[in-house]
Amino acid sequence: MAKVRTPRGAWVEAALQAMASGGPDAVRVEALAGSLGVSKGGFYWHFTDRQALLDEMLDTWEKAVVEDVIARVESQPADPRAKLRHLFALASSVDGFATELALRDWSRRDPDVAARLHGVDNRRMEYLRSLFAQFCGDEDDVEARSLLAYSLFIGSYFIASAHGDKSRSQVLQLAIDRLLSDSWGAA
Amino acid sequence: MAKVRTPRGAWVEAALQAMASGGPDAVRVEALAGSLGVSKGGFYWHFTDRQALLDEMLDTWEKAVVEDVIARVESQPADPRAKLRHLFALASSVDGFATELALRDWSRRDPDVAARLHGVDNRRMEYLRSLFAQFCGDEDDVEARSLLAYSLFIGSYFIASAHGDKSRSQVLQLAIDRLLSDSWGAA
DNA sequence: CTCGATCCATACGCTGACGTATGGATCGTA
DNA sequence: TACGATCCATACGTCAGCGTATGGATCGAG
Repeated sequence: MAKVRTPRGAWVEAALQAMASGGPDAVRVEALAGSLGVSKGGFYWHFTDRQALLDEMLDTWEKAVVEDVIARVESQPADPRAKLRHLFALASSVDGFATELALRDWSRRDPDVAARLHGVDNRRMEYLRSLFAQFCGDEDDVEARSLLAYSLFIGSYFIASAHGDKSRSQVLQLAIDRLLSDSWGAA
Repeated sequence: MAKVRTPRGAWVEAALQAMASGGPDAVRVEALAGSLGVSKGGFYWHFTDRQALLDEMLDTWEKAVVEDVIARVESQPADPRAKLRHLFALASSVDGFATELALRDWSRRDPDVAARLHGVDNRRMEYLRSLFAQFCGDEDDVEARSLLAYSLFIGSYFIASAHGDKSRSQVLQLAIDRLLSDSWGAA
C-alpha cells in the first residue's frame, strides 16, 4: 500500500511550498519528508545535500515566473495595453507570490540568489519596456512607467493598508488605468 | 578595563543591525553577545528571553520609521509637493531599509509582526493621502497616486534591474515627477 | 573601604536539524 | 517466480542555538 514513488519533482514542489509559507529556513529536509509522508531516507538518494535541492528549486521557479508567464501573454494576439492588463491579471492571480517575496528576502543574504533575482528583474523590465514602447513615444516615459508598473506589482503584495470604502483591487485598477493613459504631464 | 555597561539599548541596536543584515533568524542571542564583545550572560539579566528582545526591537523601529520621519518632514513649512520630495529623499537615504525588508518578510510568518506592519502601512498611506489631497482634487486620483508612490518606495528597493544609460536615481526622479504632475488622463 | 546593585563568564542540559550508514521494501521485467 | 533497480525506515553522530545556574567582577554611594 505504501506509495513507492516520491520522485525528484515532488521534493522540489514541496520545497517551493515550504519556501512560500515559511521562508528559506523552513525548507528543512525532515519537514519536507514529513509533508510528503515519507522519511528523509529517500531524499538523500535523489539529492546530494540540501543545497542541491535549493538550486533545483530556484531553477524551477525562475522559469515558471518569467518565461512561462511571458509565453502565456504572447500566446494570444492583442494590443500592448491589453497585454499589460493580461500581465497584471496573471500576476495578481499567482498564488505563488509568497514564494517570490521569500526569495527576495533571501537574496539579500545569498549572492547566488541575488544574481538570479537580478536576472529575473531585468527580463521582466525588458518585457514591460517592449510593451510600453509600443504606445509611448518618449523614452523617459517608457522607463518611468515600466518602473512604476513593476513597483506596483511588487508593492501591492507588500503593502497592507486599508483604502476607505474602496477595495484593494479597485485601487489597483485606478493605478493601472493611469499607467496606461495616453500622456502624462511632468511636474 | 572590561566595559561594565552594555545597556538594554545596546542589545536592541545590535538586534536591529543583525535583522537588517541577516533577517529574523540572524538575531541570535549568542551572536549578538559576540558582536557586543560580551557573553550572553548579561542578556538574560536584561531580557526574560529572546522574544522580549524582538518585541522591544519592533517598538523602536516602528517609532523611528513613522512618527520620527513624519515629524522631520513637517518640521519645516513647505508646499505639499516639496514635502513629498522631502519624504522621498529621506526614504531613499535611510540605510536601515534592509531592516524594513526583513521585517516585511518576517511578517508573513508571524501574525504579531504582520499586525504591526499593517499599522505602519496605514499611517504612512494616510500621510501620503493628506499630502496628495492638497493639490489633487479627485479622490480616486489621490488614492491611486498614494498607492503608486508607496509602491515605488517599496519596489525601488527590491527591484534590481539595469536602466540602460540612465542611473536608478534618474529613473526614480522621472517617476516622481509624474506622480506629482498636475493632471493625469485615464486610459 | 565596604557593600549592595548591576552586569558578566562559564558550564551545563536540552532540542532540532543535517548528513551517514545500513538493511529493508516495493516495482518492473523476464 | 527471480532479481536488479529504485526508493524508504531507522538509528546514529555531530553541531548550533536557547535558556538556566552559579559564582564572580565592577561601580557608585556612604
